[in-house]
Amino acid sequence: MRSQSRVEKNDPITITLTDRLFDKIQRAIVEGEIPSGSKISEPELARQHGVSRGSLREAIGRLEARKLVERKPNLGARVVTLSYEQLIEIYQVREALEGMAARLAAQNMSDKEIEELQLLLDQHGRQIEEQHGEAYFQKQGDLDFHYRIVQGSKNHHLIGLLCNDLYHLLRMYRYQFGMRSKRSSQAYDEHHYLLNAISSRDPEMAELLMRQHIRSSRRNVERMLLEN
Amino acid sequence: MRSQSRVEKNDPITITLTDRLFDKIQRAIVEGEIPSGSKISEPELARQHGVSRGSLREAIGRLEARKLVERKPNLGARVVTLSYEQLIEIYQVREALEGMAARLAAQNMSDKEIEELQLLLDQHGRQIEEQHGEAYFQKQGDLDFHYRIVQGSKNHHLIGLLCNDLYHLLRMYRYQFGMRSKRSSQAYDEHHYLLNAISSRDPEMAELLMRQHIRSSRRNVERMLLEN
DNA sequence: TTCTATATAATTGTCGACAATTTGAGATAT
DNA sequence: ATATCTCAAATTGTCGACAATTATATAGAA
Repeated sequence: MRSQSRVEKNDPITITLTDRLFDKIQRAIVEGEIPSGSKISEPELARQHGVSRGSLREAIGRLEARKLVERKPNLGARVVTLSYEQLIEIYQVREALEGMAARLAAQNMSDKEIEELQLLLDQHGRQIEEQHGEAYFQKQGDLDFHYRIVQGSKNHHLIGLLCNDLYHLLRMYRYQFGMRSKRSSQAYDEHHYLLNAISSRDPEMAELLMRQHIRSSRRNVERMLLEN
Repeated sequence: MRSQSRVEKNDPITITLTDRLFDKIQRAIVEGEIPSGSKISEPELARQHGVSRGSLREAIGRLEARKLVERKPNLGARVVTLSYEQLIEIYQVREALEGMAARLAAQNMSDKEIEELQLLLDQHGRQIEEQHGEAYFQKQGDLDFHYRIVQGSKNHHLIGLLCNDLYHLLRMYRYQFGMRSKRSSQAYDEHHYLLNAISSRDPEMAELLMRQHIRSSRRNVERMLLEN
C-alpha cells in the first residue's frame, strides 16, 4: 500500500533543499531584505541558512535565470539594481506578453473559468466600495486578475515567462519603490471591459484593452515616480 | 604593466569551465546530437567532457532556464520533447515579443543602424536572385535580420528573452524538424516593407508588419508539418 | 504466469576541501 | 601625498566523496 494519496506514481512532490533555499532567498530579495544592488557573499549566505555552498550556488543560479541577481565570473553575484529605465522595459515586455495572453484567453478560457473570473471581479468591486480609497489590499487583487487571464491563455511558455519571471521582478519594484496605485476604481473598470471582451470571445478587442490597461498602469507609475 | 589590452579593469573576459560546458551541451542539444526527449545522465556526460559533476549540474541548470531541458527532483534531467503544440506556443510568444521589438526599433534605432540594415537586406535580395530557389543559406539571413531589429529595440529585457531563450529553441526546431522554408522571396518582400516602416519611424505599422510576417511564417511551418 | 516484496545497483542531492582568482593592506618608490 | 608593487586574506570555481532516493533484478506468493 504505497500509492494511497498519490493517484499516479509520476508526480514528484519532493521538495529539494535547493528549492527551499531558492524560495527563501527570492522572497528576501523581492521584499528588499537583501538590498537591491548589494553583493551576495556565498560563504555568509550559506552559513546563515545552514547549508553548503554548492546548494547555495545552485539556488543563486536560478535567481540569475529569473533576473533577480546578476553574476560575473570570479566576482560573484549581486542583487539587480532597480532603475526607472528597467521598470519601463519591464512594462513594455509585459504589454506585449499580456496582450497576447488576453488574446489567447479570449479564445481558450473555458466558460467555467470566465464565470469564476467574473465572480472574482464582483468581489473586487464590493471591496472598492467598502474600503473607499484604501487601495492597498486591492493590489493583490489586481495581480490575481492578471494571473488568471495568463493562465487562461493555455500557452505554457507564456505562463512561464510571466508568472515565473516577470511577476517576481514586478513585485520587487512594488515593494521597494512603494508603488501603491490610487487608481483602483479605474483599474477595476478596465478589468471589467476586458472581461467583457473575453466573455464575448473577441480576441482582438481583448488584446487591445489589455494593452491599454497596462499602458495606463505604466503611465501611472511614471507619474508617481517623477514626483519623488 | 598589467592592463594593456584591457581598457578598463571591470570587464570579465574570463570564461569559466561551466561556460564552455554550457555552450557545448547547448549546441549538442540544438543540433539533435543529444536526442530530444532523452534522459541526461550526469555521471556519463561528466565523464565524456572530462569534468566534475558539480560543474555539469550548473551547466544543466542554465539549460533548464533556457527551457532546453526539463528537470525533476531525484529523477534527473531530460532534453525537452519537441512537439507541434509547443512550436505553436513559441510562435505566439515570438509574435508578441518581436512585434513589440519592431515597434521599439522604429523609435529607437539609430539612422546608422537602419542604413546598415538596409545594406544587409540589399545583399539578401541579390542572394535570392542568384541562387534561385536555393533558400537554404537564406535561413541564416532571416535570423540576422530579425536579430538586428531586436537589438534595435534597445530594450535589454526583450533582447535577452528573444536572443538568449527563444531563438535557441527555434533553432532546435529548425534543425530537427527540417524546417527549410520555400518562401524566401516572400519573406524578403515582407522584410522590405517592415524596414520601410522602421525608417519612416512608424512604430504602429512596424509592429503590425512584423506580426503579420511572423504569422505567415507560422502558417508556412504549420502547412509544412502537416504534410508529414 | 502475474503480481508483490525485497535486496542490490545506479543515480541524484548535498557536503567539505582544494585550486585559481580577486581584494585589500602595507611597504616602497616617485 | 600619490602611485605602484608585494604579499596575505578572502572569495569564487572546481573537484571527489558520502547520503538519500530511485531504478533494476531476483525471489516468492497468488
